[in-house]
Amino acid sequence: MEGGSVDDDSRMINVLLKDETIPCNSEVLDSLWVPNSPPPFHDSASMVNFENIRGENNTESPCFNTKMANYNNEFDECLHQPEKKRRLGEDQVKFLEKSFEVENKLEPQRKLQLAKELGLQPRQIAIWFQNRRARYKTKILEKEYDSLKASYDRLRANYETLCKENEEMKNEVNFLAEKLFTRENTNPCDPFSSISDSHQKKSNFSSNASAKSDVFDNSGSPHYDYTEGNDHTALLDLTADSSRVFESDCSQGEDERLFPKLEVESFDDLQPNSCNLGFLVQDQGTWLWQ
DNA sequence: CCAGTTCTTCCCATTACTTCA
DNA sequence: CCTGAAGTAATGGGAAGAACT
Repeated sequence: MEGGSVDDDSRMINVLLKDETIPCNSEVLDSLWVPNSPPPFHDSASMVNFENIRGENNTESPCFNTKMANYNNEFDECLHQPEKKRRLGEDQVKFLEKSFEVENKLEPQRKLQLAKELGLQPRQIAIWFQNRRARYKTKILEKEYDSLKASYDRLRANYETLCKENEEMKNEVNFLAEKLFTRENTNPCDPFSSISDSHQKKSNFSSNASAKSDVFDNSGSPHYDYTEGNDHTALLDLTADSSRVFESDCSQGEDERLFPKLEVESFDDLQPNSCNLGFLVQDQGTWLWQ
């Protein structure tokens, strides 16, 4: 426990001070200092900032005598009052910060030296470094959190984009499957009536009649309203059935008359892109819904 | 050499106090 | 002047490792 180390710190500093001649009765002041006891002096900058009041230069300062008088008046009171915390002085903190930048761990020798230079107790130096390490760690954690959050946000945006893309791919598969369905139910001898028949027949197949009627517009080119909802369950049935389109009674020649080069344009020429990912539509039908 | 004890330092959670808006 | 929030010095407990017996 650190309570023990406080005693040791005091012991150590006393040992050190015995070996060195420090003016102004610093030994007495230090030996008077007992942990948890009221500090002998209160300074606006520091709770036990002996350096500020006992330094050789300070004794020469005009304020010193006044200060000392006040301190003497308060001394007895202090001995009987609970300890009051004092913030470290600006210069002390600056000095400690510099020292912390060099090395954030504190060897005993360095602790004593800092304590001596700043006129603080070694215990205070140790505590300051401990708290400083804690603050540093908190800052690092905050930075890491911000970084992780930014990373998460990017991933999430990416994920949403992919979801959108996926939805578009589903719609495309829907569209192509429907085209197959249409072909399956087309009468090769009367292509135009067949198309309208197929529209009626498949009214139970998909969800949106308007979308179906739009498969072939006036220009005869297929198009599909991607914004409309689609019945994926029906699509599953459709994709299963769609394989039969190639077993149709219709001859190949008739097919070509109706949908010239349809297979080439619709399947074989599908280039790998963000929507089909390079897979054949047949394959997509199996993996897309898994 | 090993086991037990003591010492020292660290981290962590918390408290106590100061400062400031 | 009072008050709450934020910042920080200080405390206490536990863990780990080194030194000692």
